[in-house]
Amino acid sequence: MQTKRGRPRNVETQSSILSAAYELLMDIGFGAVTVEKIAERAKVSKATIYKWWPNKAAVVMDGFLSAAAARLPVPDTGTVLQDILEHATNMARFMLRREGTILLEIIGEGQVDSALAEAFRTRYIQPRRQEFRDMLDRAVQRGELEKSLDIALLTDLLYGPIFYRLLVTGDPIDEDYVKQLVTHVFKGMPSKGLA
Amino acid sequence: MQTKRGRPRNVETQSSILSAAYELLMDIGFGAVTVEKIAERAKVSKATIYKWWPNKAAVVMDGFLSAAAARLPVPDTGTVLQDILEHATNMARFMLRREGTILLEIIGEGQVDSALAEAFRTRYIQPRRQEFRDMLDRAVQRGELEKSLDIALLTDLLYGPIFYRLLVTGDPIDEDYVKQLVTHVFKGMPSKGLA
Amino acid sequence: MQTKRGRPRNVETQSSILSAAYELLMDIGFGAVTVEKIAERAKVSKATIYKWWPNKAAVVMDGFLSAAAARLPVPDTGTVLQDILEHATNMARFMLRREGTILLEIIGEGQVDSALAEAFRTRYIQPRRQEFRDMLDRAVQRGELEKSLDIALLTDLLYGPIFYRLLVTGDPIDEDYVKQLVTHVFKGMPSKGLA
Amino acid sequence: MQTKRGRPRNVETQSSILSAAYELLMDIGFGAVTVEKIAERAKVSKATIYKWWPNKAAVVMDGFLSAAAARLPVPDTGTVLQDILEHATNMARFMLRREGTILLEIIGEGQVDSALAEAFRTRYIQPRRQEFRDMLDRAVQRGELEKSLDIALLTDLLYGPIFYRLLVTGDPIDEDYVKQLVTHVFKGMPSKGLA
DNA sequence: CGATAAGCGAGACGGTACGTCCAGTCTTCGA
DNA sequence: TCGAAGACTGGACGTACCGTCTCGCTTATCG
Repeated sequence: MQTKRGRPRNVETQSSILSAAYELLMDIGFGAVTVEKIAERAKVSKATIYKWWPNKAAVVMDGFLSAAAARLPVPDTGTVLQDILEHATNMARFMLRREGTILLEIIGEGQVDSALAEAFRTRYIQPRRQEFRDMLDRAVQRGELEKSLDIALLTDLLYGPIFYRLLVTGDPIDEDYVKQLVTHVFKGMPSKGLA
Repeated sequence: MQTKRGRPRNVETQSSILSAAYELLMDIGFGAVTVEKIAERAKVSKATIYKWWPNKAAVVMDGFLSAAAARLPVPDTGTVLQDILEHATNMARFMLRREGTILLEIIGEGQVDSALAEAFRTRYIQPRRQEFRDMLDRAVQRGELEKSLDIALLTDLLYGPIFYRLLVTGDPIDEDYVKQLVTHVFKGMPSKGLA
Repeated sequence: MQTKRGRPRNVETQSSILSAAYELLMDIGFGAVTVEKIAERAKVSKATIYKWWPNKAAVVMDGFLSAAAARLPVPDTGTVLQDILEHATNMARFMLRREGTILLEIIGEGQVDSALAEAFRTRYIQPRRQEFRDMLDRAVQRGELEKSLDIALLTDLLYGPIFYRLLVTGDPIDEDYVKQLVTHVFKGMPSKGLA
Repeated sequence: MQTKRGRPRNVETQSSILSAAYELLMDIGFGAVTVEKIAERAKVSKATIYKWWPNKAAVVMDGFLSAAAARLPVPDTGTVLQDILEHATNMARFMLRREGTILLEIIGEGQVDSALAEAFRTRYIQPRRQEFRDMLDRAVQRGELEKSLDIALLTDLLYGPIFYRLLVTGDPIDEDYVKQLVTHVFKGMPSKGLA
């Protein structure tokens, strides 16, 4: 068995690249970030970046995802509807902050870079949807919701309009809109304890 | 009133630029289109392109929009629900074709180029939404739908999930999904003659 | 015999082009003058300019030459040497002013545009040299200088170093230098009345 | 002490750029040389050229100067006057060849590009003048010329008229003219052994 | 007096080069 | 063997000007 030869990898290198990417993202936006700027800020060689990531989009996305800020708290008020509303409101609020804009830019880039899109879905979108599904599942287990619900569809109906406004129409999203949305989607739903 | 002075614009110039842009878009995709390539194919000077459009994205979008193909037939089956379903199915089908991909790429670019986003909304998104609203309005006038409906919200609920899947999750969209969506959104709706 | 048909040339047009060219020349320098700017300032169409001059350099040179400022007074002190000295000093002084710089730029452009060079020689250089020759001729007639002098060579010896410094070495030219020059060139010269 | 880091400059790159520039200069003349053409001929990226030179004029001048051809042999016949005459004749001959034309074009460009002018003076003009001065200095040391001579002025008197004719009047320069010039400038000069 | 011939302004257009910017790749040295 | 420094390619970007060209209008002279 062969021992590790040569100079060992500097653990800090990776993380300094990621934070540099994240900071730049926040400072100047996705479109203006360049690999060279990341390298410079991270005090790292461009080649090193390309050694670990296939292209610019990948590092930048990684940088973004590695910043914990991208995660939302999972509400647990005891009532599904309340949980859902709070969750949706949190998300909408988040999307309107700087981080949300970045998210949208990454999604935008994903329309042209399918590898990025794929990675972003696996690493960000799916986990977020899963959190939401888990919330609903818990409600089902608590008996607040019927088992027969098409959770995927409900998720689309909740997230869909929000992202649609953000990405496509540019219409504003305020708390009222979110409330309306949640009400409309979940109101007639076969559940117990919801008037 | 002032008559047109100066050498008149050669009508073919503009249109040949637009069709060149459109053809390239179809052939090689948004990301690979180049102003230089457009100029070459349209047998036009690059400078002429930049005289009428501020940047690549603008010409390309214009080229796309000017191709009539981007328009969907407005269904008129006599029943709202049927009309809606048909419309939504048409749209979904359209979005899965080459033209739809291009549309998504333009939306993607719009996340970084706000002028583009704005223009695209005004010239494409809003008219399309208007067509849909008109359809619902006609149903209201026919007495098929109640006046009290929040049409904007309903539109979001229909379009939203479709674009969400296309732009964000990448989940497939088939006729079943569209039917489910339409059913869910419009089923419990206060209307007459809908079971 | 055919009389002039058609609309007669507007005399002001020509001259406004020339003064516009001259003003621009003074304001922004030869390199920065463009036909479009001239047209704009002269409130004239670009095509009109190209109707009367073959290219940019030609108008600009014309503009410069038509401004009377480019002419030096011919001194007449009564003594050749004094006249020469004054003339040379005047010229040196002139060349160090804005107009001189322009002159140098035109000469510079002439290295690449032989039509310009030719025109400039005929219309500016030769007349100036002629003035100088005339001055010496008058001195010959007055008996101050010998007939046998090679006037062309003397002219080269006087003008040459000055233009050489201006165009080539960039060395400064002050009154002392000019005096030295004149002294050296004309001192040992077979003349009467010169110590 | 810091060793050179990073990938070392490919020596061939620089030199192939310079020779490409020189060849083009000879083939098509200063005005027609293009950075793109240089890049193409040198099989080098345009960006590489702009990395090492600020603009077209700079590369081209460098290309010219790096071609050893621009240097004249320093004559050493034993007699000053003879040396001077030979030197001046050499120079005049050189200036009438292709290389001379290029030199004039560079000087011309220098009228508008002062950085170029400055560089050209430092790297070409001054060294050439120094060679001439050295020649005269040697003559002074040999006792052929008096120490009191104003060498700078003499240089101007010799070079000046030649460049004046080349750059300004366009008058022809033949061996006779050069001989006349040398004779006139150096004839009455306080020297020993010159009739 | 109407036809005919310029003169001219406005401005579209082709063409060509400019200089800049970035993504990626590659090469060498030092740790 | 890792990684920093940094040279280099390739290719698009958007800009600037040149010179040419078409219009339509105006101003004259000629038949």
